Amino acid sequence: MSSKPMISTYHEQETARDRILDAAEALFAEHGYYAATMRDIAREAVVPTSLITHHFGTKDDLFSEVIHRRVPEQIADMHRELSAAKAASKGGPIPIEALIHAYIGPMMLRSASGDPGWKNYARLLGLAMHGRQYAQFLKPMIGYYDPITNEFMAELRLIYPDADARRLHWAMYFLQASILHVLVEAGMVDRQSGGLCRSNDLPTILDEMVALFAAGFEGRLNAR
Amino acid sequence: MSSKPMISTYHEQETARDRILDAAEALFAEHGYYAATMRDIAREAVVPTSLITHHFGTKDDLFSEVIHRRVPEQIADMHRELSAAKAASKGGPIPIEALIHAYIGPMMLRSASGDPGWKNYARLLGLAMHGRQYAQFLKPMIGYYDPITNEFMAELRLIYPDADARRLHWAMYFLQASILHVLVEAGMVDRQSGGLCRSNDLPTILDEMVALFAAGFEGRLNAR
DNA sequence: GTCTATAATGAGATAGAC
DNA sequence: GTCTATCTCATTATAGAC
Repeated sequence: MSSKPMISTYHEQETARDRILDAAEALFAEHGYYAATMRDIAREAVVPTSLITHHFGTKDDLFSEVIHRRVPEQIADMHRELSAAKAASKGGPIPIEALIHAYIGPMMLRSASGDPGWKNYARLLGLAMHGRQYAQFLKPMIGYYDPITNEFMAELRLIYPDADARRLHWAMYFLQASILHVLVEAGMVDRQSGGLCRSNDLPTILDEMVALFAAGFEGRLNAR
Repeated sequence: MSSKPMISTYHEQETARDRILDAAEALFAEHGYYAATMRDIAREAVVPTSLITHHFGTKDDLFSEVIHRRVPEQIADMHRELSAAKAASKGGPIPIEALIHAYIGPMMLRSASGDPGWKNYARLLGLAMHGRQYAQFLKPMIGYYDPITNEFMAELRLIYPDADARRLHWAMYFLQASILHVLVEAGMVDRQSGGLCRSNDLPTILDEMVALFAAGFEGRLNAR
C-alpha cells in the first residue's frame, strides 16, 4: 500500500516478495497446489526457501495471498461490466448475451491480455474452483465468487421471470462448470480438433461460448 | 480374468488387491493424486504399504490400474448408447438430445447407480481430465476418450452438415468442460442455490443438461 | 500372498547471523 | 529484508522373514 512499485508488470525493480508471489502463482497454476513445492517456488523466484515463510508464513498462507492479490480487481471488473450492461438496458432486462459476456468476459480477457500473471491466475482459478468443498484453498475464493454469482443470478431472474428457480440455477451451474475448464486451457480441444481449435484462443472462445450459452438459455428458460 | 470373484460390488471375499484398488480410487477422487498418499491408501485398505508396491509397482502405476479397471466398461457403455441412438434414427441423423444423452448419460448414470466404486471413478475422471497435458496421469485416459469423442463428433457433423467445423468442436468442448465439473460434484451449486439444487442429484442434472445443451446446439449450429 | 522393519529421499518450517 | 544451515517429519519404495 505504501512503497510498492507503481508498475508491477515489468520485472525491473521487482522486490523479492513480488517475485515469490509471481513464482507461486505460476507454479500453482502449472502443477497444482500439492505438486508445486516451496523449494520449486523459491528456485523460480531466486530466493531461499526461508524467505517465503518469513514473508507469508505457511504454504497455505502463501496460496491465500496469491488469490487475494488479484481477486478484488477481478470482482471489480465483473461489477463494472454488470453495471454497464444494466445501464445500457435502461431499466429493462439485460440482453442475455450481454449478461453472459459480463460474467465470463472479464476473466477471459484478463487471461488473454498478455500479462503472464493474470494468465496464471486465471488457470489457477479454474483449477481451484474445480475442487471439492473441504479443500482448504477453496475458502479464500468462494467468499468472493458466490456473492458476485448471486448478483448475476438476480439479473437472470429478471430476464426470465417465469422460469423455474431451480432451472435458472442449473443453467448458471453449467455455464460456470464450462468456464472453469476453459480458463485452465488444458489442451483437450487442441488434441480432439487436430489443431483446428486452440484452447488458448480465448477471444474466439468467448464469442463462441456467449453465443452457445445464450442460445441454450433462450431455448431453455423462456418456456414455462 | 480367471479367478476374480463374480460379484465385486460387495465386500465379502474381496482380495487385498481389490481392496487396494477401491481405496486408491476413493482417496484419489477425494483428495487428488498428490494429496492422497500411499499410507492413506494402505490404511484405508487395511494392508501394509508394501503390499501396494508389490502388486502395482509405483504410485503412478497404481493410478493407471485404477483407471484401466473401469475405462473399458465405460467406453463400451458409450458405444452401446451411440449404437442404440443410431439404430433408432434408422439411417437419418440422430436427434441432438439423443446424441448428447448418449455421450454424457452413461457415466452420470454409473455414478448415480449406488455403486460407490463407480461414483469415485466418475469423480476421479472429472478431476483428472481437468488437468493439463503434461500431467502423467492424464495419459491413460486420453487414449480412450479422444477416440470415442471423435465418434460422437462425426455424428454431430451429420446432424449439422452446414455448420462450421470449428464451431462443432467448440460446442463439444463446452459440453465436455461442463460434464467434467458435474462429475466431480464439487458442491458449488449447492452453496449458490442455498440447497435448492444439489450437485449429487445426477438424474436431474442429466435431464437439465441435455435440454440446455440441445437448445444451445440447435440455436448455434443450424445457422450458416 | 502377506507382513514387519527400514531405507532413502524430499517435504514444510525454523534458528540465527548479516 | 535477506541469507546459510539445519530440524523434524512424512513421503515413496525396498529388503527379507513367514
